[in-house]
Amino acid sequence: MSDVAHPEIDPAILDAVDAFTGLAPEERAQVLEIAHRHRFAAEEDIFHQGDPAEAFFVLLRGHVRMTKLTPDGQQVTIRYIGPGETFGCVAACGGMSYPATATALEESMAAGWTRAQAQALAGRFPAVAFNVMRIMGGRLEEIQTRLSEVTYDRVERRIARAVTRLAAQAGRRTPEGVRIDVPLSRQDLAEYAGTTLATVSRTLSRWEDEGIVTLGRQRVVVRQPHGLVAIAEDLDAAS
Amino acid sequence: MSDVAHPEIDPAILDAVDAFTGLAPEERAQVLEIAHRHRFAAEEDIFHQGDPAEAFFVLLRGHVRMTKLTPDGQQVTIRYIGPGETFGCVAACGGMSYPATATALEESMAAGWTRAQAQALAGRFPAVAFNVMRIMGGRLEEIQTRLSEVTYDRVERRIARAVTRLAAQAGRRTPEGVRIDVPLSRQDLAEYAGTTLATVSRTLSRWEDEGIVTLGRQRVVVRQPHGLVAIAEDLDAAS
DNA sequence: CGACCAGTTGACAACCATCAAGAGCCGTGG
DNA sequence: CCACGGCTCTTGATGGTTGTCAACTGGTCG
Repeated sequence: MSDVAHPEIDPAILDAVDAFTGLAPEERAQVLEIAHRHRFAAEEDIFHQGDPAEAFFVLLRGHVRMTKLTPDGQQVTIRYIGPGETFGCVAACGGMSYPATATALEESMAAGWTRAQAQALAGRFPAVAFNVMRIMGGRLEEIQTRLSEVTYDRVERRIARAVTRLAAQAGRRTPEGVRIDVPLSRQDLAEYAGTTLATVSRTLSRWEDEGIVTLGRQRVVVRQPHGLVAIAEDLDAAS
Repeated sequence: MSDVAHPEIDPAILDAVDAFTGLAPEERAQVLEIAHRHRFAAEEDIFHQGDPAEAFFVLLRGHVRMTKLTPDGQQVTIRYIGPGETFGCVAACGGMSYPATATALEESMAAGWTRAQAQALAGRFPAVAFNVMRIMGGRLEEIQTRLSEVTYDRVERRIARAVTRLAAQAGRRTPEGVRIDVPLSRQDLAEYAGTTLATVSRTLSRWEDEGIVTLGRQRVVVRQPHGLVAIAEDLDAAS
């Protein structure tokens, strides 16, 4: 990964970053000043699970996937990250090492702060510390929700939720529907929904027959978002 | 729940609490001074999922269970909490409302701080803020691990892990083995392992035949911890 | 002694992972 | 420009795991 020492980052991007809300503009400028800009190629790993946590990042452009490898070699996707979102903050502020691997899905850019910088920021600006706690709280809630989903929901519903989330996060409106704007294989979807490639393929094919989605190689276009929501929320039981 | 305004809490208990490590003894005394002591009856709910987050607690005695109710009425147990552990801190420091329900499993005591006190403490003692972040990071990692377990592991292994965790957290050594010292029905275990009452019962019965555990009404005694670990870690494949 | 609750066990079906074969798309190199 | 290899995806067949339904047992408490 390349590291540009003194980049010109558009301050407007950071305005919307949840980690820095509550800071005065000039404070935010100080934060910006010490940021390192990073560029990542598609498929490049930003950090690996188990590496000592050296930095936290705010994604400026592109998309990143966080995955965790189980002891017996299964890969689980924890979450997908879009522009403006923070990642690595849990490890850099709290733990000693990254709990998961971050991979750039496409050419991406991020602003980064070292662990020492992060801790200095949190000490100097209490608002930042609280923001980080709020972010971590949100992550926790998100994962807890997924835990109950995986525990009790059928596969079709999990896939529906996964696609819905991805469409909301990385979707782009097109005349045909919401297109997920990130290269995403069936295998990737399976790792996100907690199932297998074959099952994802079968399910998507059925949805395509029903007109809910349009499929392509590493591509999904959602034509009827409400159809997906109906599956995810079990509204079809009422029909 | 009862609230004793000026309790005498043994400072030694708080010394081991992860939320307050790094504080000088006199600082810890200050923290203690403003704590409220609470007593909860068995089966009493300490707070409910969705309630505005008003306080965080350190459990002094007893055991507490955190559960989450899914939209369609399924209950999932997030974690069990033993003496010295912090709970409610995620919501009180970060979010607006409790993400789960806390229930005392037996008569329990806890030290509590209000949301305002907690935020004041975190602002005044940066170490506390970092401790909370580290705790939250640990929780996140724990839940992420459980997510991958639930996604890819067979039920038997999940139950083995659940029992192992409970034995480590709430177990008491007896001549016959490690006895889980909390009333725990098969249904409770099922909600923790992400399965059903019937399956838990079947699995435990088989283990009893194999001499790994001894069963009773709302009671499990682990006779061969290594047997459970073998199941949980798939060592039996090598036998 | 009866009601009730926790637990056990059986029968059954469905969901879905697994294995496997084949089809379609894409880039590459001749 | 076409043929080839590789990758992604589709689809079929099959069996195991486990949830569901249900009947029954035994302990506990009033």
